[in-house]
Amino acid sequence: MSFPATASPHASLLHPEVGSRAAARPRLTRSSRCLASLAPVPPPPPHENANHLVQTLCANGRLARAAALLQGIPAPTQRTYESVLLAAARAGDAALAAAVHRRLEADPVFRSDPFLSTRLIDAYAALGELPAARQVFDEAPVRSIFVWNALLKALALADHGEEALARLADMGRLRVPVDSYSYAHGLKACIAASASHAPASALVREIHAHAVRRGYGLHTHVATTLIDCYAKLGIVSYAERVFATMPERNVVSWTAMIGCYAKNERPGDAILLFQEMMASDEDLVPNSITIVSILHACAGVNALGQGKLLHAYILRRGFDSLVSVMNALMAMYMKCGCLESGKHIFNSIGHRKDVVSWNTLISGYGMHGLGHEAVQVFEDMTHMGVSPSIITFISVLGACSHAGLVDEGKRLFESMVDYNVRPRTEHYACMVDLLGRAGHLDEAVELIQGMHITPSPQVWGSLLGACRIHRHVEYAEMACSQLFDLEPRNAGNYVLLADIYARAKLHSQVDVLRDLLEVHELEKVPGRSWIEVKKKLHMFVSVDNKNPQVEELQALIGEFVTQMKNDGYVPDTGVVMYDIEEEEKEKILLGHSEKLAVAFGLINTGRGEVLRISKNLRLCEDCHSVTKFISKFTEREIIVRDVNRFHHFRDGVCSCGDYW
DNA sequence: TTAGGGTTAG
Repeated sequence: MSFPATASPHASLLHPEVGSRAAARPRLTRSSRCLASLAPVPPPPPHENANHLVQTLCANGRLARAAALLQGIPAPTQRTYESVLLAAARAGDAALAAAVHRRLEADPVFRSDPFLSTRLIDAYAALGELPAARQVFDEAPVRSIFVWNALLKALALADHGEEALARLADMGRLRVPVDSYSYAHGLKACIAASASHAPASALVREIHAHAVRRGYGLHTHVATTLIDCYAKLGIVSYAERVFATMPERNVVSWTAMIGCYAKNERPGDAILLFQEMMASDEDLVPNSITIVSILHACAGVNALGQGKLLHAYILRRGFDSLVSVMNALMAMYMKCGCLESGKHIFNSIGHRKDVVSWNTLISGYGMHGLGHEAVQVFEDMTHMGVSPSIITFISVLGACSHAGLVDEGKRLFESMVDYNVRPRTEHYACMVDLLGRAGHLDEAVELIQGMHITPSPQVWGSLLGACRIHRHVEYAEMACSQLFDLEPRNAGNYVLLADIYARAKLHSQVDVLRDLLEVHELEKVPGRSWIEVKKKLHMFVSVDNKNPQVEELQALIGEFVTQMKNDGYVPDTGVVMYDIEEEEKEKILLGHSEKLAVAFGLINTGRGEVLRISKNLRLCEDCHSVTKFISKFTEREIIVRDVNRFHHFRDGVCSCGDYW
């Protein structure tokens, strides 16, 4: 639209400098202000023009041209330097950042500017150039708090926890006032510290104590970061304490605490806290991250009813436009046993699917023992040009393992190199599991011995698990000789080996292991099972003498067992490690949490209703046999998700085909 | 100028 400036009745307002007297200027009306913005602006001097051009080129991603121009400008502005640095970081162009650095050093106006030192450190950090970021800091003539904080952030990003802590200490010594940003970065650095000599928890506690001394312990951002740190370290009680003492909480802090429970295998508490948040007077509205976390928690305890309520909320609030939310929703349905609903969500995402969506579908099929379908989804994904990730291969190899697809798994493992995904220990663990479960133990051991990287505890753990299935004492001892070194406090390894010895009738060795457990005060992770009845979640713990309902539930299971014994069933007491009478062992078996959850479901639901149970450990053989029987005897469909996969019991048969 | 929470696997 062209504008006839001279014909305007407000001509004198458009060019006030041409008007009569500034003091007599009438007040601008709304329409005249609009007109003023359209007025021609005098051309800027040439150097301003050049600065503007560089900034525009950066915004449009034309970095080579911007870089060339920057070198020739006589007086770049602060804004121009900033634009090029941000663009270099965005484009992953370290050479460009270095070029700006050199230009800046030759600039007498800005070479001491702390703002640009901050931006330079940020850019180098984002580009993974920690030495260069350090150099900028070391040579910075003026170190404002922003420059210090940028360095801490750079160190955190590069997993240099101890160095970040040392810098924080420097700040104290040099009397640089530490602020909330410094603490937040310092805390993150501790968690990310992989090469650190000190345990991350000690570092976090040190910074925590420091923050408290300086009066920052209750600052919202610092406290939220603390909650997340303790969550990642698995120290839930500390996170709870921080959360409880926060004077001000917002969604982010509630979400961090919910996430803490979800991450630390306390999904039930995550859901309770979410309900508390919704009921609180603080006018808190869950956002997409809260929803994703809580969906994850629902999946963890099979809380399908809660999950469906969230689904409705997602649709009502328009969160279905976010792929991350839909991925979490899909995962929730599939982990709660509703494969069809999960597939429906997957399809509804349409062209917005990302690699996580595909991975979720693949692992969903895997969990349900549908290996061929999982492999097919993998093929579809790659045909559509989606690059498989590290997790894609873990998922699809896991699916092959659950379904016993040895040749398919081997083919996929070998194809990883074609997709530029280098096999990691996780993939080897999947392969050892796949080969081992299928009884190819020699091949599994050969694979471990030929690994180009050090086998992780998961790799040896897969071998040990396979040895338990196939009763192979020698390889089990080989795996444990490594595992006892690598994970001396993991009671599960001792228990598995004891089980293998017990079944091989090597009782003296069982005694040795039991003593070891006692001496080192190691405890088995108690078995827990969850069942949702009428949208309320119920948890059962194995061998729970405190719950008054347990006796009634055990009695019911006992009746089924009596029936089964008539058909020749013998309780599988091999899983009970205690040195007690056979009868006592049978009683312990009756108290397994999964059986209690089944009995509770039978009593409290209507005839024909499907029972959905989840469990924190692998299903034991005895529970598997008993559940098969109950499904037939009571004509009930029972879906149990153990730590690895689904077992779909119907009419006395399990979908895993007794292969798990 | 800067900062805090999330999804897929084993």
